[in-house]
Amino acid sequence: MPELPDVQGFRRHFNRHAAGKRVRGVEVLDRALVRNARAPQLARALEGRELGRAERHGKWLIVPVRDHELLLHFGMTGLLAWSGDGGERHPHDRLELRLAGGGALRYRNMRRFGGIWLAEAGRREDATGPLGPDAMDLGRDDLLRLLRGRRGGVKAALMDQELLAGVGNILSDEVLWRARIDPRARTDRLSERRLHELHEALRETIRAANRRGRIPGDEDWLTGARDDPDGRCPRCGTKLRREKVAGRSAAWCPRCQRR
DNA sequence: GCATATGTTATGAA
DNA sequence: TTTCATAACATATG
Repeated sequence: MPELPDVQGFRRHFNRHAAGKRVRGVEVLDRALVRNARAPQLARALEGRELGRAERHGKWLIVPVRDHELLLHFGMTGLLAWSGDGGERHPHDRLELRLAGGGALRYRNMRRFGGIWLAEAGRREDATGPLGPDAMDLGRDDLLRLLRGRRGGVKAALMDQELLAGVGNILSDEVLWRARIDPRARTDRLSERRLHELHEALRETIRAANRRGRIPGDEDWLTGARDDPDGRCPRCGTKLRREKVAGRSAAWCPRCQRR
């Protein structure tokens, strides 16, 4: 699930329920998912401290806690779950923060990709690695500058987190569908006008998805059709084409989308 | 048993 | 140097 809009939803969820509250207890339920600290160290950094407001960069959720940051990456199956009364855990809960006032915030992750990092202030990159600017507030000229001179496929470029952060497989397909660009298109073969359309599609898709806290599976979104093996283009009804592109399962409309 | 799945990373080759 | 394909990671589902 988690790409930029999903993490944006987790951020809202966090800020609504957990931001500003004091940590009463830290339960490491799967120590392998706390990637760069031991449980006691994590507890020492968090317990008794107040959680700041969460930020997001790309697919990362960043929670400031005094002189540290808690960094969460959700892999393919991660999410945040808030329980107001601290009841009933889920088997895939990997970390639980019990908060003053009685609730519990849980990091849940079935497949165990991703994880949790503890960073000292200013050392975020040690955990996240280099990240490009967030895809959400990328201006048109920023995007053009980033893409200029790239000879590889445009889908690969959109998903490259070092280039721009936050776009994954589903979102890249959605954006390319909206911009009417074939995911196999080489970036340097796209005209400036089409790159402008790509920027517009990126902006609008993220804006609309963020409002929902996910990439919607609505009928007028590609994502609404791509799970159906007989899925059709919501614009023109042509049967979607599916193939591996940039190493990922891609779906696109062979009629609307051109190289 | 096989294939597939929203992510990242390492590796070797083109 | 850049880009690409592939495998690996771990787990569930069809």
